[in-house]
Amino acid sequence: MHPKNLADIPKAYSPKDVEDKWYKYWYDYNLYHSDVDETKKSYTIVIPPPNITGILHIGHILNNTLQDIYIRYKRMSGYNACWVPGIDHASIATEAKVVAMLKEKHITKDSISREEFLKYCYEWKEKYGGIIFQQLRKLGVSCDWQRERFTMDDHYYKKVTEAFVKLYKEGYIYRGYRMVNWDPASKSAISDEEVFYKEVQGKLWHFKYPVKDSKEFVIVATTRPETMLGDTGIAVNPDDERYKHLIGKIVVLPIVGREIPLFADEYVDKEFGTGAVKVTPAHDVNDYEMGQRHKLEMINIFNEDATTNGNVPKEFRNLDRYEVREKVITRMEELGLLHKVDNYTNKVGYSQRGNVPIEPYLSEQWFMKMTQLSFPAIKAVLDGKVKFHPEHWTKTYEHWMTNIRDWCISRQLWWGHRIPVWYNKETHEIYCEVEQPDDIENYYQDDDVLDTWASSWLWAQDVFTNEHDQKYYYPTDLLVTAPDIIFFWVARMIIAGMHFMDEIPFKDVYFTSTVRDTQGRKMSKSLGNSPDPLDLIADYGADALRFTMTYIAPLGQDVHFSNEMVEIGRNFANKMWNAGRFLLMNLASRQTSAQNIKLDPSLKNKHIDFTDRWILSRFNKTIKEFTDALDRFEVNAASKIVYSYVWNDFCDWYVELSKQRLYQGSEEEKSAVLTRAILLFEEMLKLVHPFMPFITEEIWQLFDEKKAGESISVSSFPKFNKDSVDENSEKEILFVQDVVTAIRNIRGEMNISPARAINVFLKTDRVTEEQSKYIKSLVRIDELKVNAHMEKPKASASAVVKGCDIFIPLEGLIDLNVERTRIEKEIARISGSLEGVKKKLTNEGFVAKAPADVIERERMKMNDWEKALEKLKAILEDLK
RNA sequence: GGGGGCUUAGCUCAGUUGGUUCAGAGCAUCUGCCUUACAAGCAGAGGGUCGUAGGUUCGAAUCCUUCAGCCCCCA
Repeated sequence: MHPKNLADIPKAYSPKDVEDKWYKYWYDYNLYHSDVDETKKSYTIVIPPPNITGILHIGHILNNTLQDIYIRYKRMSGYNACWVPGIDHASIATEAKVVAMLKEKHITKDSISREEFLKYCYEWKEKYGGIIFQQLRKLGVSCDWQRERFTMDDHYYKKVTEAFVKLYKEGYIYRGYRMVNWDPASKSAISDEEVFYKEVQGKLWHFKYPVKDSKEFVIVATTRPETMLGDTGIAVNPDDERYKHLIGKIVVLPIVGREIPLFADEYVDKEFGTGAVKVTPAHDVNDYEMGQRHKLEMINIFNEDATTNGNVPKEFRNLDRYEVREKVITRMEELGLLHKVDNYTNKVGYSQRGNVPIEPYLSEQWFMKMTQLSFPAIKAVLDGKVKFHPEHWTKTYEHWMTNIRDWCISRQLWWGHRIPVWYNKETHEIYCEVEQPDDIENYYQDDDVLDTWASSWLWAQDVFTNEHDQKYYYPTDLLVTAPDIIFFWVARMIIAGMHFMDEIPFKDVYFTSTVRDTQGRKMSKSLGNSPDPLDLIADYGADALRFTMTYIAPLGQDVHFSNEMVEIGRNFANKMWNAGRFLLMNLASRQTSAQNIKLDPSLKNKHIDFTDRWILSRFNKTIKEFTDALDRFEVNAASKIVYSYVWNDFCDWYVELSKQRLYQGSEEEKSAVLTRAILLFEEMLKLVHPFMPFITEEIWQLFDEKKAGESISVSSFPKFNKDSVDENSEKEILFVQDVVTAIRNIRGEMNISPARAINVFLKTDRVTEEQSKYIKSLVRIDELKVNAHMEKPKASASAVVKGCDIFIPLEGLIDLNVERTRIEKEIARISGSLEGVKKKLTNEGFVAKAPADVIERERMKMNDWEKALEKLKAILEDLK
């Protein structure tokens, strides 16, 4: 591990060489395994199990990075941290993939047995599940790999079955012939939540239906002409004057010849179309309800694959629903019954899985009554036992839960948890138990499997396979998930937790940002705008990707991602790398004279000055701000806090300040300064570790030979120490920074080469010997004169900071015009600010009502600026 | 139609309870630098009447209302 020559560390950080090495190390030493330990508090996360249908996308990267940040943070903070990894069988989605895969081999699902088909599914699961876990490892996640779970593991499968049986016996589950969302591609029902609506440019066809024993026609408008073959009624609004005389009449359905009633129903919108609606109770949700109200015949005209069945006239049978549409239109036109065709944009329900238009379809399904079950789950969230972050999702949750509808949980598929129901061959009586009936020969099992979510809703409780574990780890602490599955999964998991465990499943839910492309579009395969995380990791490193995601993804806001953004993280990693390199190179050079100086703890507290007190103070405040932000689930804020500390405080200022003593100090001072800097740097690495586990481990290991199995990831997290906060030193540094910046500004504006040393006069009684030492080293000063009483040298550039006038005599080098412009600009700036303050202070209301400390601050500002202005004006006068 | 969110620098976005030089960061731009950790870098600079119109207040990017534009969820 330890490089022979510390000075040989490469200039640019190369994650490739580092990441795989450390993941293997962590894995081999099994550092992230958790066992029940009653002496420690647990901190538990269950992974939202990725579907085995594919590989991880950028959203997974964000999601899993966040989980890893919390689990690493809590682990280092002394918790018994346990992160359970796993994958979801994703019933319908996987089955579709396997069917497609088989199709390429010219095998159809119908031609093989259920058992054979499941064998292919398990092969699929092995392959893609493996890929997913491999990807997670690349990302650096600290899961407990001994607890790897799958939603169809034996134990889990049994739990899902038990839950069904329990709910059935309690009367929450029932079987019914209902209208469901039918996915003709997978030939299965899907739940309401699995339907998404797409705007489709369609047409609105107007058909003329003849009224029986009359010359009149009723004109109906429809977006789905093919369904007319199943029409069993015509509805109009009862208040519609145009149709009042027709209510109760009989209409003859064209093509079919069926006689159907014309009736009145409040549901009909007079304004839409012609105000008369054809009613197809078997193929439209609203029509279904009207059909129920008016006891209409329900004629199902489709097969499971949405081809027409025997309930339509012969020549229209066995055709795809879109072929039938054309045929119906043509025929209506031939019959002279096509009144007109309008263009029409409507929303069509699509199956989220098959991405085909769903068909409202009557079928026998299993449903779960949800209203009763939802009550304790609503209460748990409204009472704050389960907290959502950001909080506003609570409203969405409450709204959905209070309007919850029965859940269709059966799927006409093979891949999944088979419904534990057997029917008696003779009596058709239902037998619902975990185990099959003893006289199985008299029974046949229900063919269907359960909706995936009716298995994954037990995830938080049943990834723990024995009661001992479950008792210790459950309820879990944090769930990190995407808001689009708040109903599918989060809500149902809370329901399941409350019902089966009588306890919430998790205390906090973190809803992640939705990752979009730079144009604000969702990442999707069809758009091809979804980058492969492994490519990004290969190009920039996992740490860089992780850090970037947290840096750009604020809580509750969508994030616009592009590959180039990962440079933020890469550059940050490189910055830390080089700061470490700087310290290591100094360590190497020190070690020739003093071996293992870092290990000499007595040096740690020697030669301390205000710069040390300052950085220690800043570091401690950073710890506090950082952990506070994480505790409030403001990960994005935490990443910015740590970024700013590392880059601005530590690298830009502390390292630069330390060079003075590292290069000019006594031998002992050099060693002391370096020792302290290294120790502080190591603490800083720990702070960053949850965000960037690899690079922090790599550098941490470089500083000293570590024992086998030692790791920064199991070291203890820095703790805020309020005694280290030192406002005085912070003020001193701020002053030094102001002076230094003012001098640099002059150098920059005057185009003075950085190579050229200059003389600087400081008219002040504030600058101490110690401070001037640092000022000198930070701006390349030849001679620095400090005196409270001095005249401004001729032909010098000037700046005024609070308590210190700066003069840089540069005879022949400065351009008086440039200097005048500089000063004038400064005067204008301060005058503006001063005016604002004066306005405030002359406002009677302000002086009367504002708090005393606020007024005091304003007064001080006024004084400072007045003084500065006076000086600047004098300086300007002098330049004329 | 109901609910939620967003609008701040050229771009992507921070800004916790109204008040500390609060108008910020990164990227991009301009200037100067290969200064013995880092050009994936350093130093400096320019750039915004915080979507609109009102209101509350001594004081508003921040709270309330109006309008406009964009996004998401539900029906």
